[in-house]
Amino acid sequence: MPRAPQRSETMSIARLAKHLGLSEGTVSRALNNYPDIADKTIARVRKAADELGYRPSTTARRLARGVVETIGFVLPARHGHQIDPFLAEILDGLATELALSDWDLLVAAVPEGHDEVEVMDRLIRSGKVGGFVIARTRRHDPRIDYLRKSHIPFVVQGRTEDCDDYAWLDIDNEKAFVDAMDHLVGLGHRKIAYLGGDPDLNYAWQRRSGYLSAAKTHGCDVLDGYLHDGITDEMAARRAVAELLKNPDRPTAILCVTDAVAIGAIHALAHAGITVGEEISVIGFDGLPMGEAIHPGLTTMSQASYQVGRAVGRIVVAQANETKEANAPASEFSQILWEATLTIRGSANPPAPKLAVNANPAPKPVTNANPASMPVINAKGGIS
Amino acid sequence: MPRAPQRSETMSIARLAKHLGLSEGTVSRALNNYPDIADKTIARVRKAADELGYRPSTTARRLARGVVETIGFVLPARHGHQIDPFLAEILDGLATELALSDWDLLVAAVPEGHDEVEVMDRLIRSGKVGGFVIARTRRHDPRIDYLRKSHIPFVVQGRTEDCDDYAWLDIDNEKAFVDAMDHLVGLGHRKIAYLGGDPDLNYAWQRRSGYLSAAKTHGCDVLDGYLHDGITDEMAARRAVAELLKNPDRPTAILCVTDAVAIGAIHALAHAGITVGEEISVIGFDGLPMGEAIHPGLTTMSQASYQVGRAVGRIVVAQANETKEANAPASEFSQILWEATLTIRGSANPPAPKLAVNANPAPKPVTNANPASMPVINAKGGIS
DNA sequence: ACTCTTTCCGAAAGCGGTTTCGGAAAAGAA
DNA sequence: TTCTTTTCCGAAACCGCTTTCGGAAAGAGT
Repeated sequence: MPRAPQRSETMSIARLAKHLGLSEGTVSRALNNYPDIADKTIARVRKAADELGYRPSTTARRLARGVVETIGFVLPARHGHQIDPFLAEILDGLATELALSDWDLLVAAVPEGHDEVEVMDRLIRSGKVGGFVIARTRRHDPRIDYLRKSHIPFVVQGRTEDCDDYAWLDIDNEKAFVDAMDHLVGLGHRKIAYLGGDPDLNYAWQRRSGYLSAAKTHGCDVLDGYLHDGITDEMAARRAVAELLKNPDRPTAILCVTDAVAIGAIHALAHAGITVGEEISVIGFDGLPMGEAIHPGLTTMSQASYQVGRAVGRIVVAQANETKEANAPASEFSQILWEATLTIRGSANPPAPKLAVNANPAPKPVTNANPASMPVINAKGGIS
Repeated sequence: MPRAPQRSETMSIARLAKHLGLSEGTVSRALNNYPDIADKTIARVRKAADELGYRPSTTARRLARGVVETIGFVLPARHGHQIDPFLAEILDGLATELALSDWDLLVAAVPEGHDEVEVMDRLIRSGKVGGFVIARTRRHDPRIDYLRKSHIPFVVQGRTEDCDDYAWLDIDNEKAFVDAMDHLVGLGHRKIAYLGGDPDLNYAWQRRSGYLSAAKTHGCDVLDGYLHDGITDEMAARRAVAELLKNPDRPTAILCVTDAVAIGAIHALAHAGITVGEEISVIGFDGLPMGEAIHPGLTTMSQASYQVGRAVGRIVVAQANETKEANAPASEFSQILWEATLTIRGSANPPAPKLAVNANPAPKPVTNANPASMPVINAKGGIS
């Protein structure tokens, strides 16, 4: 007769049952609050379980119940850079939210030579996860194509171009950049350049659109050489700034797709001997703490990434539960849009007067504003 | 007769076996390369498994094998601040390394009102993890006390005071701060102050020790008011700097326990109208990208956090495998010390000459150095 | 042709839980 | 007291995979 592999003497339901003089089934039902177990029995079982430090093996439970209360998160392959702080925050929020619902968070990296969809597929097929959260969406994202077919609950931080048949939570990037433009125009700027990111990434595309549409609204021409795409690192930012400075119609303000790019730009400007916040204004996006550390402080559109993570966690668990109850894929999806808020620091101010004589200085630049407040728009879903 | 809960029609070994006209046992052994299965059968099974997209359920496999190839990582409760970038990097490295060994990474947060040990205990008792990685060690760390008793493989990023009976990988913080002091002294500084962190955290303590011992070696008196502990945020850094500036024996250099503190200090100095890198030098520790973004660039001791994460991942998997083979807790532990490297930027230079007249300026400050190189010391373990 | 090995696969017992079903004991009704 | 209901618990069948064991078929030796 086959013998099971020797296993460390951990507390099992069998031992607990024997200890109590009950059957395993009864113990299990007691611990799961079945109505057909006497209250005092439940109490007795609970007590013993507590005392003996018993926790049901999630492995066995999963096998028996056929559900996996784990959501997966695949880290984007690092482009050599360090991990995106925005992602780290999301992860943190996600983890805390899942902890509250007693779900687990499985974080996976993409090994060299594989792609994200492959990794996700393995995770699903091997039954390691029961849901997904994905971030950093591309305008058209293969991961979402895959997940749509997989019948597994998932929530997207960000959107794709066609985004009506899945759950997402996004920052209103377009509006944020319209707001940023409004701010600059309000300060008196007309010649505003844009340093954009990889236009395949949806957020970059949306921000770009915001810039362009606001420029149109305000009648600010996007002059030749004002629009740069594909600025993904400091070096690219420097090169772009160099070009802008050579432009016969030098812009008075630069709007940047991210804080990282903005900081690169500020750097480049400083090297060129240009006083940021006076001769040229700069605005970023993210609200990274770094923006506070530099001089002048970076005026930026802040997003509450940790809260984004938490919300996304709540949504994915909710969706998984619905799916389970209805025993069918969800048909309604919560789709939520949050606004970014303008954090005003020193890097954006009214344009310098044309005349070199600094006779009447511009209104005193604001130095710091409260970055904490975070108005929230709940588009559809019931989740705040 | 009881009926199992309806389950989505996923490919199981039973279906695969039926499809092949083989028994489940045979299929299982074929897929696991048992020697008693004919080669051509193995090939046949493999092929069918591939074609049908079969992946064994890790849940069932875990239950049968009694091993959990998942390591847990508990995020330190956020003190309201954003997540430590150093940790994010470690996590990234850890995830990639685990992916290579086909292990999983379970990231858990600590819900309000609970502590880390509690969370770890639940993870172990419920069989969710088969190993742990912990970071941000305190001088005396309850997590390690707990893990020592738990007979579960674990690796520590950092150390505690008594650290000879478990595996760890640490940066040589003490030496790093001795090096930093050497550098400052080499530049001509004698009056060097120190802004330290929470001395309960082991790294902070070690760095503090490095500072003190180097000060002694070089005969730099640690004057009254030069040593500040518990500087954990920007505000504290500002206050400490304010005090230092009031000191009748104003220091010519400030050594800071982290880059974050250093940046706070630089800020405070700038506000006080003091030129960092000329009137006062500042050195940090971490090598955060932020240090490059500010002006002047932050001279700092860099650590390769991503690589730390990878190494720690390799170690924990290795240890888990040994434990499994030997069927006993490990008796030898890899204990590895890495060195931080000095990254020279503009914030630390020779002290300004005593006379206020800036007749003969100090040697031209270095602006930037290559932060990439990372010498590594392998203390004991076989892992590079 | 007849043992003696080898080679290769099927049978079956777990792993540690959950859930359905049936039935004994206790409680309520007549 | 006896017949119904309820209340409460035990028995047993899974969940999907692994692993031991035994034995049939095939190959080897003489």
